[in-house]
Amino acid sequence: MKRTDPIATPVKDPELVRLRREQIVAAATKLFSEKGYHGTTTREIARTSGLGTGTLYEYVNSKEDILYLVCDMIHTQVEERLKLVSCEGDRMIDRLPVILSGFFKVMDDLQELVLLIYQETKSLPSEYMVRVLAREEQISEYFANLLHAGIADGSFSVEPEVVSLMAHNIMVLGQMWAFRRWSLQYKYSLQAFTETQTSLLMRELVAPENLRKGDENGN
Amino acid sequence: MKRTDPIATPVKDPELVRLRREQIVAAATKLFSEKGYHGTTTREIARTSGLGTGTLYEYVNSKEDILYLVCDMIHTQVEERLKLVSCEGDRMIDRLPVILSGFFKVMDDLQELVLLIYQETKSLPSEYMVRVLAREEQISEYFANLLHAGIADGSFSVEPEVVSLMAHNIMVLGQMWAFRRWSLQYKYSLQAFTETQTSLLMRELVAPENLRKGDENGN
Amino acid sequence: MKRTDPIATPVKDPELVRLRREQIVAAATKLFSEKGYHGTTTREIARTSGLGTGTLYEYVNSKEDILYLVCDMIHTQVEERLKLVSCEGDRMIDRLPVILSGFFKVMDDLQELVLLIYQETKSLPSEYMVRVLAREEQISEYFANLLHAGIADGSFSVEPEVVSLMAHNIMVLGQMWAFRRWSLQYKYSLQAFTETQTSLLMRELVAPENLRKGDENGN
Amino acid sequence: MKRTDPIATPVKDPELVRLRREQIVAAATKLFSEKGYHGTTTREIARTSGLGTGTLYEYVNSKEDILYLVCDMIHTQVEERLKLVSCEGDRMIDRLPVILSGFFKVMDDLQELVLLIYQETKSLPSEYMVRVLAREEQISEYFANLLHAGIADGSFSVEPEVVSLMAHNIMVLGQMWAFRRWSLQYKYSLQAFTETQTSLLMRELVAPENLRKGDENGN
DNA sequence: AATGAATGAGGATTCATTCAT
DNA sequence: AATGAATGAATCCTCATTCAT
Repeated sequence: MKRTDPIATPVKDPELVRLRREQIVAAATKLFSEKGYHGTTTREIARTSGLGTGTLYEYVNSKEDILYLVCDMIHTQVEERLKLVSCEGDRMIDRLPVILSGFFKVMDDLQELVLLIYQETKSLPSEYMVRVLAREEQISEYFANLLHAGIADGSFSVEPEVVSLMAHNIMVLGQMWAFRRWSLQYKYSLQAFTETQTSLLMRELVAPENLRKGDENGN
Repeated sequence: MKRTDPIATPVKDPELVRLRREQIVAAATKLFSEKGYHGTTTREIARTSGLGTGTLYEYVNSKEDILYLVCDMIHTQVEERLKLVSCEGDRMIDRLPVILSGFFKVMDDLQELVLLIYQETKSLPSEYMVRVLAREEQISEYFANLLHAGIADGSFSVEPEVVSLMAHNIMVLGQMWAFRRWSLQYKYSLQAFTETQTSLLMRELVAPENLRKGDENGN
Repeated sequence: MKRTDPIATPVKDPELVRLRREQIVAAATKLFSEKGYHGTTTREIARTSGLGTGTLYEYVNSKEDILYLVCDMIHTQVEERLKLVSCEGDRMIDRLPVILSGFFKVMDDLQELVLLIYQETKSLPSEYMVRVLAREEQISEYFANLLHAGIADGSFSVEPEVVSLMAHNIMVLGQMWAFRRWSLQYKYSLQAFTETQTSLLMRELVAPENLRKGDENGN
Repeated sequence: MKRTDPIATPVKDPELVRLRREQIVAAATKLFSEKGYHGTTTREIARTSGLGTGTLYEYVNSKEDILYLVCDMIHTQVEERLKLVSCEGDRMIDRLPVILSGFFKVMDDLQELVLLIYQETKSLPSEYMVRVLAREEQISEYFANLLHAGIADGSFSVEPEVVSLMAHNIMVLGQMWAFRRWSLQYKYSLQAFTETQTSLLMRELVAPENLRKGDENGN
C-alpha cells in the first residue's frame, strides 16, 4: 500500500506533528460539523485547537489540507470501529447480521462524522478527493468480501456480479442512518432500524430454503 | 397545501417574476453544478442569467434564496418525471418493477441535479432546509403508498411498520446512482443497475409463494 | 502599434475607468514614491484614491496592475514632456544642446517619478516588465534618431555603431540626475549639471573642426 | 576611517561571527539576486546558510541588517577588484583606458551584485542607506582622483569643477552595463562596450593637441 | 423595472522575530 | 551557541448586497 505524499511541514519532530495535527483535526471536526467547511474560518480552527493563527500553518498548508485530514481521520475511525465488530461466528448466515448490527451502531455513534464526510468531500481538491473516495471504496470492499465468503460457505445465494452493488447498498443504507436522520429518527429507533434493515438484506441474500421461520425477529 | 411565504419581490407582474426566476434558476443550476454553491458568485449568476447585478436582487433577496429556488425546481422536476412514469399495470407486483425502472431512469437523467441537491442542501438556512426536506419526504411517501397498495393487493408480504423505511431505502438506492457515480459507473450500466436493484428489492417484498420460479435468476 | 491587452475591468463606462484609474495612479504614485511599492498597502492606495477597498479592485486586478499603470503613466509623462521640447532649430549641432537641456529639465521636474520607475520596475511580473522596458527603449530611440540626423547633416562625426550606445548614455546621464541626487545636488545646480553634461556630450559628438572656441560656456 | 557601530551580537568569538556572517551574506546574496529582497524570507536565508532560524538572529538583528551586510560586501568586492586593476602605466592618458577597461570588466563579472545593490539599496533604513551611499561616493572619488592626476600630468584638459561629475558619469556608465543589460546585451559585446565607452570618455577628456590622429577610429 | 458602480467586512495566508530549551 | 516551534499583526483580495440613477 503506497503511502501517498504526506502533507509538508517545516516542523521536524514527527511526534509533535502527529500531536498538533490531532488537535487541529479535533477542533476542525467539531467546527465543520457545527457550521460546515465554508462556514468555519481558519482562525476559529486555530483558536479552538489552542494554537496561534500562524502555528496552524506550520502543520498544514491550507484549509483544504485540514479538510483532508478530517476526512482521513473519519475513515480511519470507521475502519477501526468496524474491525472491532467483525469477529466471532462460524457461518456467514450467522455472522453477517451481527456485523451489520455493529456497522449500524458505528454509523450511529459516528453519525456526525459520517454526515460531515458526506457533505464536505466535494470541497476537496481533486487530488485529495480521489484518495478519500478510494478509502470509501475500500470499506465497501470489506462488505463485498463478507458476501463472497457467505456465497462460498453456502450461506447466501446471489450471483457474484451482484456482490459489489450489494456492498455499496449496505454502505449507503448504513450512512443513510446519518444523513436521513432528520426523517428516520422520528419513526425508528436504532434498534428497529437495525433489525429491519438486517432482515431485509438477509431476505435478499438467503435462499428461501435456508430461511428458518422467524429469522427476522429471532436474531 | 399551503404555499409557505413566497420570496418577496418589489416587482408587480407575477408572470415577469416567474420568467426572470426561471432564468435565474437555470443559470444558477448550471453554475452550482459546475462549481458548487460556494464557488459561484452572485455576479456570475446574474451575468449567466442575462440580468444585471442589481436586477437579480429585484427577484430574489439573497443568494440563499436562489439555492432554495434551485432545490425547489429540482424536486419539482423529479416529481414531474416520476408522474409520467407511474402509469399502467394492474397488480403491484407487476407495476413496481416498471416504476422502479422509471425512477432509476429519472435519477440517471437528472443525476447532476440530484447530486447538487445532495451536496448543497446543507447550505440552506434552516427555514428553507425544512421545506426542502419536506419535499424529499413527500417523494418518499409516494413510494410508501405504492408499497401499501402492493400489500393491499396481496403482491407484497411485508409488515406495515417496515414500509416507511423501505420507501426511504428506495429513494436512497436511486439517488445513490447519482452520488456514488464515481464508483458505480465503472461496474454497472444503468440497465444492469436497474435490474439488480429491482430484483433485490422484489426479493425483500414478495412473499415466497408469489415468487415464480426463476424470477431472480431468470433475467 | 499593437495595443497589448488592457487590464480587465467589470466597469463598462470607459470614461469612468479612465477617471478612476487616474485617481488610483495619482494616489499610488505618491505613496510608492514615499514608501516604496512593498511599503504601501492596497488599502492605503484605495483610501488615498478616495475609493473603497473593494472599488479599487473594480478597476484593477492586482497590486501589480497598479504598479504597471504607474510605470506606464510615468513613461507617458516623460514622452509628452519631451515632445514639447524637441522643436525649433536648424542644424543638429544647434538643436541637440537645446533638447538635452530640455531633457535634463524633464528629469529634474519628474525626478521622483524617474526614481520610482528605476527602483520598482523589478517588482513587475515579467509580462509587464517587458512592456515597460520596451517603452524605455523607445525613448532611447528618440535620442538615437536625433544623433543619426546629426550625422546626416554633418553636425556630428561618430560611427553609426556608436549611436545606440550614446543614446543609452544620454538616457542614463539624465536619469542619473534623479537617482544620484543624494550626491549631485550638493555639488551641482541643475544649470551647472546641464551645461556640463551637454558640453561633454558635444565633445564626444562634434568633430574638432566644428568646435568653435568657447562652445561649452557659450550656449 | 572610524568603523561606525557594528551590528550587535551576543556571540563572543569574533572569528566565529565573521565566519557565520560570511555564510549568511553568501546565502542572502544568492537569494536576493534570484528573488529580490522582499521575495526572500529569513527562513530561506537561514536554511541556505546552513543555520537554524534562531541562529540567524544570533548574528544579525534584522533582515535589514542582512541587506546592509550584503551591500557592504558588494562594495568591498568592487573595491578589491578595482584595486587589482589600477596598477601599471605612466601618464594618465595611457593608464585611464586600461583602468576603465578593468572597471567595465569588474562590472561585468559582478553584474548581478551591481544590479542587486541598485535595486535594493532603497529598502535599507536610512541609517544604513547613508553608509552605503557613502561607499558608493568613495568609489566615485577614486575616479575623481585619477582625473585630477590626469589633469596634473597634462593628459587631460578639463575644468576642475567638471571632475566630480565626470567621475560620477564613469561610475554610472559602468553600472549601466549591469542595469541596462536587458537592452545592451543584444547590441554590444563587453569588448565593444568597453572600447566605445572608453573612446567616448577620452574624447571628453583629452585636449585636441594630445589626440593622436586615428585614436578614436583606430581600434 | 433595470442597472451596475460602490462598498467594507471578512477570509486565507505569510513571515519577521522571539524565547524556552 | 544553537535551535526551531510559536506567534499575531499585517496583507492582498473577494463578494454579497445596496442604492442612486
